[in-house]
Order: sequence, then structure tokens, then C-alpha cells
Amino acid sequence: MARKPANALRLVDPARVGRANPSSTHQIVDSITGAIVEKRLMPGTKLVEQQIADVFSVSRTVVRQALNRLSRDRLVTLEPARGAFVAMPSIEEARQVFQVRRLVEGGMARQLAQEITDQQIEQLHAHLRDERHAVSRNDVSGRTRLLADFHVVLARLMGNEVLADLIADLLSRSQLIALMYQSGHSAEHSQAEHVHIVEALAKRDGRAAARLMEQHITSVERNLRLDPRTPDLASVLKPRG
Amino acid sequence: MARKPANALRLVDPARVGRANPSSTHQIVDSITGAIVEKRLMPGTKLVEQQIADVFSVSRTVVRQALNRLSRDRLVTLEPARGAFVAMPSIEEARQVFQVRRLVEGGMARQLAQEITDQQIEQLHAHLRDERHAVSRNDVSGRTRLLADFHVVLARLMGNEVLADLIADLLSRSQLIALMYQSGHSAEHSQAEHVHIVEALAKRDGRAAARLMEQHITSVERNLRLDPRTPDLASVLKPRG
DNA sequence: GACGCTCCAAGTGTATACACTGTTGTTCAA
DNA sequence: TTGAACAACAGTGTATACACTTGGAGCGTC
Repeated sequence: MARKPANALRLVDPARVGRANPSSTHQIVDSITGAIVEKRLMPGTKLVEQQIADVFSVSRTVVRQALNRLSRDRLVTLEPARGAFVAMPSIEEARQVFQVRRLVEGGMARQLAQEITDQQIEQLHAHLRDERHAVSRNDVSGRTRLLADFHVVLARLMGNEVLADLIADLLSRSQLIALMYQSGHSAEHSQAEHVHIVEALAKRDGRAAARLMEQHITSVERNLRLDPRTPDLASVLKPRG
Repeated sequence: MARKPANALRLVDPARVGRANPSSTHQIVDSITGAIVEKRLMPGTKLVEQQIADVFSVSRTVVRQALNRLSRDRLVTLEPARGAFVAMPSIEEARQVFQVRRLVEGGMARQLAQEITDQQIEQLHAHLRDERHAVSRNDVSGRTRLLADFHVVLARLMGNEVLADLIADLLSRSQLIALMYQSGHSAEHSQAEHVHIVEALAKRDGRAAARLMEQHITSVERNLRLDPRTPDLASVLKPRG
């Protein structure tokens, strides 16, 4: 391997070359995604390219790629010549996302009930156990993740990558929405609903599974403060009173 | 309008400034999308950045943005350090896309039947007329577009932008799939199925609308040559014989 | 004092430079 | 003749330079 340096100066750390590249772009995307989901970056926050570049010691080129990718995930919005901002999904958009989720996940539950195997049901029970532990331990970030993962796990059981990606997408949007319109939904409640859904699946009752899934999503939505009478302005301006 | 040149040298055509910017990136995306959908670029074709840059007289920077955007639409795949290629969706992926479409569009039809207005039904009839004309005129590209648009029009009637975007997405993937696995589906057949769907919607029969939509999508899928026994290799190598 | 204007700073959009990767073709030894 | 090592090249990945836009502060005018 020891080949002579055809070029005297080598600006890139040779150790990084050839490694399974955690692609700095991807790393930045993950970092910002995490920051948004964990409320360290609030909706509306401006994301200045150079600042991010400095943090990660890369050029703006890479940061821009990351921001573009984030904008396709709807986590940030890009305003031409003005910059990137943490997305602020509107109430209308929030409603639409939940409507689509009812449609997609309801249908998925109905179908899954018809083809689920005993082994897969056991997987779901394992997941429910994890959820229950996180909830009882009051592990907030863990339980949030697990409660969201439940939906992706179901999608994966369908063996349909396209569907799983789609649902993962809707979920990340849901989480931004939940964070923006402060969800009052209790984790215990969600967890209980998940249990009911799995029960219906175990009974191969597609009708019930679909209905419960739709109710569950509706219940999550209803616990958001999607009230047009109190526009975001209110909560934004209030603190100054 | 005649404002004095504050800066002696102005490298950008002033006429473009301030206009509704057709954003060169977007223009490139559209161009390539069109070329793929209209079969001028076949699946697997390598897209060399500099060549595209030359064609549009822009830098690789802009081209890379466009390619990134296209890759998120699944129309091109990016292979690290190797380049961009017109996507070649696998048979498995094709099946999954159609399964998701049945799920989403079936559910959409069911729901739409419950809330559709007379005026919207008239809109659909108008669309069906356009389809029929294009089919009878043997306007291939026009009818392809209209037959695909039918599904997006339905989505838009739901007044749900998120859903409409989702379906538009699935459709563009379907079109690439159709083009890759040479669809033998007749336009007349598709058109007739659309008519049946609209009839069910007009009767507010959600059950039937959903069933017909699912059958329609299945019928389109069945007419693809999704046959694992004849791998793409065959059609790719044949021309050289 | 409100309005408009000019100028400046911060930040985005695009072009270009250059290091690095992957590939192909060539040379040479077995 | 085959195959390995190597050299050359085409093309991608990233950094950087610079033009342009936006927003706002300072300044003069009414």
C-alpha cells in the first residue's frame, strides 16, 4: 500500500480516506435535526451558513447541501437570498399532515392485520414493553423516540421500504408540529392506544386496527393547540406583557 | 425603470434581476425531468456535471444542486465519487410504489366520495373530456400527461396540499417505472377506468370509488413487464447485437 | 419628526480552483 | 497470454473568492 507521495502536500487527513464515510453533510443534517427535535433550536430561528460551517469546520458548500436536504424534509425553509430558518408549519399544514397520516397509517393497519405473523406480533410486544419502561422511568426523550418509532416499526413490518420512508417522513413533520404547537398529549395515553392497536392486530381484526389507528392519530392531533383564535403571535408576544 | 448603474460593471443581465426568478436550478431540474419522462434520457445514463453545466452555461455548483434535488425525487441516483445516473428503480421498488399508491389513492377516493361537490364533479368531467380528446387524437405525450394528472387533480380536490404533493411524488416515480418496464397498458383502458372512478364519485359511493381506484392501479401495474425472469440486462444488451 | 435617500455590513448565490477518487489503458514480468 | 503494478485522465468533493441582495443605520430634506 505504501505508495510514494506523488503530491508532496496532502491536505486531507489520510486516516479519513476510504473509511466508511459518515459524510460530513449527513452528520450536519443529523445534528441540526436533533437540535430541532430536542427543542434546542426553536421554529423560526435563522440558520446562518457560515456559523454552522465554523461549528463543523467545513466550508459553506457542505452546509448548504445539508440545509437543502433539511428543507426537503420540511424541517427548515429556505427563503431566497434571505437564508434558512427552522420551519414553522402552519396550522393548516399541521391538519393536512395528520389527515394524510390517518389515511396512510389507517390503511396500513388494516392491511397489516391480514398478513402479520406471530413472530412480528411478538416484535411489537417487545416494542410496547420498551415504551412502557421509558414512560414509567419518565425518560422523556427516550419515550418520545419510542412512541414515534412505533409507527415506523409497523411500516417496516409491511416489508415496504417506500411506505416506511413515507411514514418516517410524515413522523418527522409531526414531531416538529408537536413541538411547535405544544402537545398536551400524555405519553401514557399514547402508549395505551398503541397497546390497543397491537391487540387488534394480534386478533387479525383489520377493521378495528384501522379504526384504532385513526382514532389514535386524531387524539394526538386534538391535543395540539391548533387553535386559530390564538395565533402564534399571541404566544410569541405574550412574554413581554 | 432606467436606474443609473451604481456599480460600473454588472455581470448579471439586469433584465433578469427582480423578475420572477425561474431559478436556473429549477430550470435544470425541469429540463432533466422532462428528458427522463419523455425517454430522451434512458435509465442508467450517466449525467456528467460539467457537460450539463456547459449546456446551461452555469457552473457545476448549480448543476449539483439540481442533481441533488432530482435524487430526492428518485429520478436520479447519486453514487458517491462516481456520479449521477438516471435512476433504475428495481422491480421490488416498483411493486412497493404501486402498493403505496393503492393504499393512499384508494383511501383518498373513499374519502373524496363523501365530500365532493357537484362543481368538483363537473371539473372531473372536464378533465375526462380532455383525456378522451387526447386519446382519440393519438396525442401521445398529451394523453400521458393528462392520464397522470387525473390522479393529482383528485388529490387537489381534497384541498390537501400535503396529500397532493405526496401523490405527485408517487406519480413521477410511477412514470419512470412505466418507462423502464415498458408499459403495455392501453391509454383507452386507463381512460375508461378513470370514467368509472368518476361515476362512483358522482354517486358518492366511497366503497366503489376506492375499489375501482385500487383495481385501476393494479391494472396499470399488471401491464408492466415486472418479470424477474427477463432482467434489464436483456433489453440493455440487445441493441449491440 | 417623518420620510426618503445613500451607504454599509451581513449574508446568500454562483463561479472557480484544486485535491482526491475511480477507471482505463499501458508496461512489464511470469 | 495473463495478470499485476503503475501512470494518466476524467470526473467528483470541498474550499474559497467574489458578485449580488437584503436590511438597517446614518444623514439630509421637507
